[in-house]
Amino acid sequence: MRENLRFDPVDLQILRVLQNDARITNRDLAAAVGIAPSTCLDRVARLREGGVILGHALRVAPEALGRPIQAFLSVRVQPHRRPLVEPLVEHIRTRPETRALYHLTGPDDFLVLVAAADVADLQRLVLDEFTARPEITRVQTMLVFQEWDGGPLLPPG
Amino acid sequence: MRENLRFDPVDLQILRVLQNDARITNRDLAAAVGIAPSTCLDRVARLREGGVILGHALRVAPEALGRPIQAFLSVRVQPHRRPLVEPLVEHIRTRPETRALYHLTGPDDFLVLVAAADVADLQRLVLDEFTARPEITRVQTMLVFQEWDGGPLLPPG
DNA sequence: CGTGAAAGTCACCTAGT
DNA sequence: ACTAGGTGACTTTCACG
Repeated sequence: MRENLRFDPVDLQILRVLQNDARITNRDLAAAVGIAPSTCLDRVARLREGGVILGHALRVAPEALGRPIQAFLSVRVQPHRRPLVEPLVEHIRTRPETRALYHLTGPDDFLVLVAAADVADLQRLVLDEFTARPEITRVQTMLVFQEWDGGPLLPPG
Repeated sequence: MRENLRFDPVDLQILRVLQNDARITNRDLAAAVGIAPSTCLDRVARLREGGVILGHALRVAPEALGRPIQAFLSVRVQPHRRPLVEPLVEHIRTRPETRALYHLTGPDDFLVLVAAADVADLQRLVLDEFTARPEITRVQTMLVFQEWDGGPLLPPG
């Protein structure tokens, strides 16, 4: 990842289109941004090498997979030291329900997005995998009613 | 999206491999899960039609795009009624800093993941786009130290 | 940095078993 | 489900402005 902080209008357009549909073919992408396919391939490779494009992720529907209940768990850890935190992070990351994990500033230390099969499954997860651990002093559970994605992420200015 | 709640071990393997690398070719995917390419194409199409696979998303690095500061904003809205909430959701979703938005149960109503250029940009966002709105009664800002993805999302059991 | 053409690979469809 | 064949589209490379 180099310090690629130069983006011309073509780069921005590529990022916009690709974030809207990552499965677009290079041909169509080139046509959409108004350059030749080979040039476009080069641009995208450059964005990839530059660390701007990290990869492609599959968007799956948790409810179609039998995990219709999503929740954020706000977790407080004490004492908040490396020897305790690092195994905890690994433990949380490897739960099959965990979708994302964030280390935060604020009253609580971690925020975990989980997808559970039902409310009983969520309760089991909280009780057995979180509050049962001695270093976790508090877990606040917030159910997700609905989620939205933001628009394409672009450079500021 | 039909009620596709039957997944055999091959489906699970496909979901695992695809979530690990969504850009894999159908040939390689077929080889990885041990079936013929034509069969594999059919399986993936079925998962797509069944609403399990929603699409492909580009993974971008906010810091490489000049937005190195990420934060969660926990937002309380009062009164919490549709005529106020729906325009607010649209306003938040269309901010260029917004990466994701969640409507939650709990003391606060919304959680917003944002990516800002610097701390001053974050302050401007909070003050001008959030607390300035009369229906927002409280915004709690939590900086993101670090984030991790969970493993591949699979059916429970 | 951009283009156009050429070569190899792949997705995709259709049958047959 | 797999195999096989066939077509068109696609990625990728390269020599050249």
